[in-house]
Order: sequence, then C-alpha cells, then structure tokens
Amino acid sequence: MKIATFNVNGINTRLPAVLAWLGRERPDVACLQELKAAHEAFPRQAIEAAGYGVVWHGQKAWNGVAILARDAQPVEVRRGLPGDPGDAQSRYLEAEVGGVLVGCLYLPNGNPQPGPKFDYKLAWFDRLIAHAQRLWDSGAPVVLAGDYNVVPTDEDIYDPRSWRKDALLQPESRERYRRLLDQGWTDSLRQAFGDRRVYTFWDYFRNRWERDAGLRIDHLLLSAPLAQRLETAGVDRWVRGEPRPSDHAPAWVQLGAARRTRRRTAK
DNA sequence: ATGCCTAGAGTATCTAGA
Repeated sequence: MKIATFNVNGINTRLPAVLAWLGRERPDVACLQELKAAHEAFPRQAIEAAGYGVVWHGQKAWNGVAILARDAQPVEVRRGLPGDPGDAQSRYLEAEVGGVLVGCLYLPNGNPQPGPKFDYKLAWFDRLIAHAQRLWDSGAPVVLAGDYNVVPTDEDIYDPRSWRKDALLQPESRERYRRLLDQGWTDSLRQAFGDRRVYTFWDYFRNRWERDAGLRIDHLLLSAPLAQRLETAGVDRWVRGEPRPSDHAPAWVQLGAARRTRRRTAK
C-alpha cells in the first residue's frame, strides 16, 4: 500500500500535473494540501475519472485539503482539528481507507515571526499534538501525512543560514515536531533515508530547484502498527522538474501487507 | 533588510506562501 502526500499549490492550476503524477505513480492514497479552491471549485469529476474516490475540504483562495483513494471511497471521519471551534481554516481532514486511518494536514506556515501568524501556527501545532496523542493511544494504524511547515533539523535543509529567522526553523516549531515524535510516531522518510539528505520543497526563488537547495517539510508519521509495515519511502522528485510545477514534490511510503495480529500470551 | 517567484482575486495591485 503506497500512501503519498503532495502540497499541490492550487488544485485547478495543478490538475494536469496531479493527473500525470497519479497515472505514473499510482499511489493507493494521496493526501493533497493547498487546494486554493472553494469546495464547489474542486475538480471532482477529473479526479474520479482518473480512478480515485475523494473527500475534500475546500476554502476560497487559500488552504484546502483532500484525501484520494485509488478504486475506493475514503470514509471521512473528521473535518478540522478539535480544540478550536472558531478556527475557520481548512487544514485537516481524516478518513479511513483500506483499514488505515489517514490524517491529512496542512500546518500553518507561521511567517512572519514573531506575530499573530506564528502564534496561530504554534496553537494549531498544540492542537495537533493533543489529537495525535489520542490517535496514538487508540492503537489504530494511523498515518499523519502532510505539509508540516517544519524543517525538523539542520540536516533537513540545504543551508540553514539564510532561514534562521524563518518560522519553519524556529526552536518553538522544532520542539513541537520533536514532541510529536516523542509520542512514538515514526518519521518515515528519515527512517528510510538514515543520514542521507532528502528534500520535499524547493522555493521558486533563486533557482533553488536547479541548485537542489531544498527543505524537508512534508512528512508522513506512522503509528506503531504501520511503522512495522514500512518497506520504503521516497520523494517523486520528477514532479518538481515538470513545467509549471508546485514548489513541493510528492513524498510517499510503501507499506507491506497487514500481518495478522499475534495472539498475546498470558504470563 | 529586502527582493527574488508563483497563485488567487479581480482587473491594479494586493495578500499569501515558505
């Protein structure tokens, strides 16, 4: 089972690129972020014609998340993170697909910092941590996939010097990502790549793609039942090199078949 | 310190992204 996450930066602008990617890589599940489309402006028919069932949470102009499932209909179980009924931004969607609980998230960018946008980022992150703890405690097979807008360490960026004041590298952002991992989640790309560099985002500015001056900010966190099924993880870099690309490339995990649960032996 | 590049809204030039 291949599960992917892709910040598309505008689903309608990027529709040809998304369809080309789905056709070539054939992920079983695809979490999309930054749809930048109102609910009624989402290209449902084109996605379904490509063989994918879909649930989505749109928003005019900004944000927006979707979960796609190949030859299946995702069963939505949650829309929006709990903890703040006044939060109107479309940044979290949760659905069940093929026995896996899929959380698709688009964590706030938080720039400029300090300021209200950074405060919102940290508050949103705290709500995610609280929700993730409940998911972890449930023991369910869960993947939390999306654009976290956090560069976890200096090994996850081509050169941190010019980014030191950026919200993505702040100690407050990194500490929260660390706290998430400390719950037990497996950071699947880091797990698969070890010491090797791996990026998922290249800024449009300053030929950052051509120089491979990237950041790792899109993450797939696996709960224990999925972590033991992790076979490989990767980034579909070719997508970033296509004409009119998103500034992100899709990241993915390949999971092996679910093993039958071992019977516990009483002592 | 700021712009760089791209997208959406709307039709000039903002906001927002990361």
